[in-house]
Amino acid sequence: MNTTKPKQERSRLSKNKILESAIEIFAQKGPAGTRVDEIEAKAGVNKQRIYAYFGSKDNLYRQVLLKVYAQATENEKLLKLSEKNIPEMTKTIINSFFEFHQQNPLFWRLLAWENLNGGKSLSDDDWKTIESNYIEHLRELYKTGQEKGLFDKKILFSTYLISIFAITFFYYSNQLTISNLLSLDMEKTDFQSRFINEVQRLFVRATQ
Amino acid sequence: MNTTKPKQERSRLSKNKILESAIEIFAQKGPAGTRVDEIEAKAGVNKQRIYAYFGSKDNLYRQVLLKVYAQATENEKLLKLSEKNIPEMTKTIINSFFEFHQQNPLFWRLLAWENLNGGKSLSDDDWKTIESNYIEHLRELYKTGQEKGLFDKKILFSTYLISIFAITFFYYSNQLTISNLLSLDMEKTDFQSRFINEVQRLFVRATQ
DNA sequence: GGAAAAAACAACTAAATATTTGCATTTTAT
DNA sequence: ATAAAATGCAAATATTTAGTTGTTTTTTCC
Repeated sequence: MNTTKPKQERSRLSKNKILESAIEIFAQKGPAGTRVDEIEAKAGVNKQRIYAYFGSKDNLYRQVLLKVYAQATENEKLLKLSEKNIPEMTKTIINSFFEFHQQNPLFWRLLAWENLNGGKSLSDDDWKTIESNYIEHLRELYKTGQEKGLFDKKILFSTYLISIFAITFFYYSNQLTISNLLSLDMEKTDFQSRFINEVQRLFVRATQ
Repeated sequence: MNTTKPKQERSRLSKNKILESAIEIFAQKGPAGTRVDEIEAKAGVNKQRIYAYFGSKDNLYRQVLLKVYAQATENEKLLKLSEKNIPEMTKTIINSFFEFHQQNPLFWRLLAWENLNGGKSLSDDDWKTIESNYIEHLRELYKTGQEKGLFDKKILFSTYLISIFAITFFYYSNQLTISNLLSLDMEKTDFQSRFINEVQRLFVRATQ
């Protein structure tokens, strides 16, 4: 694999096209199901380029995860929240997560593949480079909220956050099976917005 | 593939050993990652038997899903709930789901693979054979609870149930990535029992 | 315009893997 | 005990697929 700095802008573009195509295909088919030839076709480059820039299919997958995780751990809107927003912060978080999944429909898939893979695709060092900008900020706000009596003191921040993660993630990740099981259409925006509202209501009442 | 009734009990046993082994390996590696040779080795039968009894790897996977889904949609404890149990039913459901995942650690994996696969492994007819015994029962109880003023009338049963499904499923399915992200050990029974308690508290307060 | 870099083309290698086949052996039901 | 059924054994086939290689063409930048 070529690790030296590229001398031409063009190579950066090709590398990027490969990575973008890889994100889509890995998300769709998973690491085991993905064919390098398919990435080649989608990226419109020669297979040789993939090996020149990424070395192996495994490393390409790793780069895909690093890129997508990095995107997911940024969140302008949540970072902007301040003490005065504590009363409505639960609603804001829930909205923000639903919105994120809507705008990044591949995210839950990549995360799901990775959990199934036992997380072996990323090293400990890789994980260290993935640091969430917003989580510690929310933790502080939650703590302040608890001190002010706005949040239930008996519910840990981690319980609170994991639960919201869970519901927003699951709504997309298990839509197919749940729709079948409960005979309803979770894709409908009607259903979805009602669901979001009720989840907000549920959490607001539960934690205050 | 041989579809006629077996003439000897032995064949039923072999078929079962294959299916049980297949459940574990498909859950672990997923449909694309599973090797027929590995099932052969684990079941301790000849590969020929797999093709004789199941025809193809794809159909074997289908049979795995049908069996596991059928197991999951039975729940004695929840079916036994009656009107007088409505006040504590939320706690019972949450406990029951956590317990199920603990006792069936492969379940979330098979479900996750299947959602990622777009559910294409099962036909509509297959889905018709999978009917949940307990869901309609819970729906009735929830409705009665709402009428009696024990549950929030503004929260749909589907929202309530999906949310509980979500949290219990996610706790296991995303344990790895969340533990890394929030720097905590979700496998510890201490953490887990505290989490369960707080989720119960959260839902009880939220819905009543 | 020309050298260096980037990329395409196209065929190839090597390994993995689903599926098949023919035959020998063991087990079971009657 | 014996024929039928079930299974084991072992090799073969055919396909898929990650990764490679040598050569030619195109693009970029000075």
